[in-house]
Amino acid sequence: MTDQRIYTSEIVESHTLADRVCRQIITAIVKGEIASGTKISEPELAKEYGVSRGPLREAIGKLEGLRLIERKAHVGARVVKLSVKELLEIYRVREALEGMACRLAANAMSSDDIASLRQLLNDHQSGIEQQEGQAYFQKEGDLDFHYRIVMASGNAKLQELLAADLYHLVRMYRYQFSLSSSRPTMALREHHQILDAIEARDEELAELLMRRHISASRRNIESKLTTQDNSFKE
Amino acid sequence: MTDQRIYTSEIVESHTLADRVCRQIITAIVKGEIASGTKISEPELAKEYGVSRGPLREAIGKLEGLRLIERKAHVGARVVKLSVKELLEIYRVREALEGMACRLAANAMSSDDIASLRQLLNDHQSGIEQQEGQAYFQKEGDLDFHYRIVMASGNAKLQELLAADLYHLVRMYRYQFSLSSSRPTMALREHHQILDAIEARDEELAELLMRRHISASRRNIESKLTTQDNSFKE
DNA sequence: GATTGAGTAATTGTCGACAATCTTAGCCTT
DNA sequence: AAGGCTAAGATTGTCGACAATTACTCAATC
Repeated sequence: MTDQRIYTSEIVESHTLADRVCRQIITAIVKGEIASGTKISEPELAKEYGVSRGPLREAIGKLEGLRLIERKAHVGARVVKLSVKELLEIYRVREALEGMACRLAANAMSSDDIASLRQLLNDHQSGIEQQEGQAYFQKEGDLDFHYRIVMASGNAKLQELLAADLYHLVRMYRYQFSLSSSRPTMALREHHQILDAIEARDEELAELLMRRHISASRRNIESKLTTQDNSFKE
Repeated sequence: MTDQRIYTSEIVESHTLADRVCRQIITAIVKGEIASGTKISEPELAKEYGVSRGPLREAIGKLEGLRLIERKAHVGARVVKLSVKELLEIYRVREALEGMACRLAANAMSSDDIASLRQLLNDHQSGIEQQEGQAYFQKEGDLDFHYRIVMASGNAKLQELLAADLYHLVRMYRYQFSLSSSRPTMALREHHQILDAIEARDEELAELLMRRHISASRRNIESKLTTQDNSFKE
């Protein structure tokens, strides 16, 4: 129970203890070092991270806001239980939000932005061809593209909701379900098509393609997870 | 500065002080009793609500998660500054999310749900005709319909993002900008059309109509606020 | 043997005090 | 007179201890 966590080198400058602990707990949860569904003991975690219960409780509060932790009054907090159902719900939300982000990006992105993003896709391409960077693509590379699109939308609310809230959960599911876009070549082609539409300033098509792209991922996950592995179902 | 706030009768059962204070502050901010942009003094607010700084800080943390308050380390917290730009961004997000919610609702709603919602619209209708309920419609009545759709989607993530996060901000803007759907008759007709599409189980049309409906509101706000009143611009 | 009840232990919620940081006012220097 | 440095004040961040609520144990009774 009180095993040593691997504190990943996250020496991010955070001028407050609560904030530092918050980041540490996030990565611990995302990577599964704190198992999904685990009950969180305040004194224990406080001792482990070397802080008092005050900052720790603030961190837990933030995590609750990010939907990584659920809390009941006078009972305690526990890490959210992953479920296929929730993952599919997240993909519905992503379809809606990132579709809109893509539409806005088609208007907002500069030629330089587009060229830079095209370069990123080419890097992914060579990574896949060499088979060595495949792990990279599977893990964070795919999210990189989506992240860039969201940021390029220029809509701060979209950026908040997606990058600051949802992507933590997405990364968590990827780690713990060992989810990898099992169709990297196909996904990369779709990324190129989306970028083509953006380059053509066709916002209608850009949104449509992004929605199809995410929808395809969702169906892929659905057919994969609902049949083979029932341990997380519902 | 230390004026008495009007504590609206929100004697909601909340088994913890932090939670109660959080709700109180939310309504105070939404209604403008704590002005937008005000710096928040912890000792002062703590004394005002009759709690210690501990629970108050937790409440502030939650409010920060809801994007109603912004915080800087060692400097303090202040209520978010309203801006037309942010309001328009929120409407883009609503267009995406509620469009999706509407699509899902078209599949998920039962006949009883639809009938009940139709009844709500009819109530709004008579409210408008009598001119007396117009204030009701303008304030919360419109949100009622949207809220019901979101809840009917059956997607918990959508419900969280919209009902628990965004709607606080929407209500805040409505109060403080005195925003009222200045086209209640038109809006109500659109609500009926949306419900028609849901009743016909036409998810494609349902999403399209909801997006148009929200998009129309956005353009309406845009043309209204960007010309007359520059006090909130950017 | 199962169930209910009280008592105890453990955990969470709350509080007041102390430490660290930022802000501001005043003085000195240029 | 303007700018920067210093010190005092105020505010936020952190801590340890106490209070309140919940969960568990064990015994007594049906």
